[in-house]
Amino acid sequence: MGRPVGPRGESKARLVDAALVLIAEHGVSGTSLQMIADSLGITKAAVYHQFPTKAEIVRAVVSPVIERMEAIADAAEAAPPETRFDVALEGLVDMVIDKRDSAAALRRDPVVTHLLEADEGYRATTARIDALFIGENPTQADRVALILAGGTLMVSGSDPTLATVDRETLRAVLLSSMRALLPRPHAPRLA
Amino acid sequence: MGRPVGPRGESKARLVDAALVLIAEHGVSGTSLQMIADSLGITKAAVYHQFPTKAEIVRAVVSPVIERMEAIADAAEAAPPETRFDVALEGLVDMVIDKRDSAAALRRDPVVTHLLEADEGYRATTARIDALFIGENPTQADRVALILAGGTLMVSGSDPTLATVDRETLRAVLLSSMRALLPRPHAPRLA
DNA sequence: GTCTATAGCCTGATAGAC
DNA sequence: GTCTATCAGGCTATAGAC
Repeated sequence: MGRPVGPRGESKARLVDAALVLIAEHGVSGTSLQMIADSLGITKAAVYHQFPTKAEIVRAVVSPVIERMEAIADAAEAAPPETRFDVALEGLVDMVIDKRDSAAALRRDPVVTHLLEADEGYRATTARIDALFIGENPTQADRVALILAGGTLMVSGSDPTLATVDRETLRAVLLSSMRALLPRPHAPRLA
Repeated sequence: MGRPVGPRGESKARLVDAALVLIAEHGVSGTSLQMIADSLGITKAAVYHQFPTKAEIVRAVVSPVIERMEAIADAAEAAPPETRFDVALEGLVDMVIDKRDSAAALRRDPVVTHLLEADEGYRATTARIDALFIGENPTQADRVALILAGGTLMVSGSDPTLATVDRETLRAVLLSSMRALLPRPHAPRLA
């Protein structure tokens, strides 16, 4: 697909970036098209030239996260069984660290939450990833542990305090924290 | 016949309850006065009779959480030094379990976040509680651990999956999870 | 691609009757 | 305490000029 490079191809991406920053700070409902237009120095109508509706903008902001999670699930399921847990874990941690204010800020927005709940593909992907961590037939305690571990992932992306923490430190602390919280369906590997 | 149906202030409390449910689901920006009025079967004007502005409604919804956190800080600081960590920890866990969809759903809302950041009393309270966990001069690793532990608290209140988990199980898992994540500034009385 | 102009709805908020 | 009626302004979205 020979996509044109230059100002024309970039405007859509720039718009998505600007929308992400605003949504991360004010939430989807608290972000108007006027705010997005102002932050780019254009008008609302110019925004509508790029995206037909506000919902489409939100989708464009969210979809990279969905795709990355699919890639994580694919990679982990393709790995040898005894390494799947770690592949999935490290994949998620790296995703959160790469995205920082994007992934987590989105997940805690009610509008995005409802959008993701309605997305069958996303629900399937999270189910695959969940299974990689706690298996196909988890106990209630397993599910609680998984949710709590997910909470550490989420704040690590959304808390501004962590923005100054260097990558390696954050990655190491996140990995060990999640390992401490999650049960290990596959035989534990002692360090 | 023209008699008031309940104690004074009851309708105000009912309004706050209704607002909380809606805000927990749609966020502050996604919740209009019309939605609140409809859920109570009254009109917008009746809502305005109880509260002068929407911001005041949000404040009324948030303030019980602020007050409870102050009470936790008070109780922990009044306790013997070697038990302060546990008093604060159990206080927070009990608060989250009691409130469930309220405390956490609020904390992740951008509007509430900005409101709390502007509230000097709240900032002081959280600083007191933070100090109870990681001391007055925490390292960077301490601060990261504290934030991750806070994340487990937050999801445990906001995730609907956990609504069906019984109190005791959730409390036990939360306590052990947070103890696993947090460093203990006061040396445990082992040796 | 960007603009101006505008439509139609919904918002927070106000005034006054009962 | 609740109502009807109303306001100015912001919202998403559309139409058409350049």
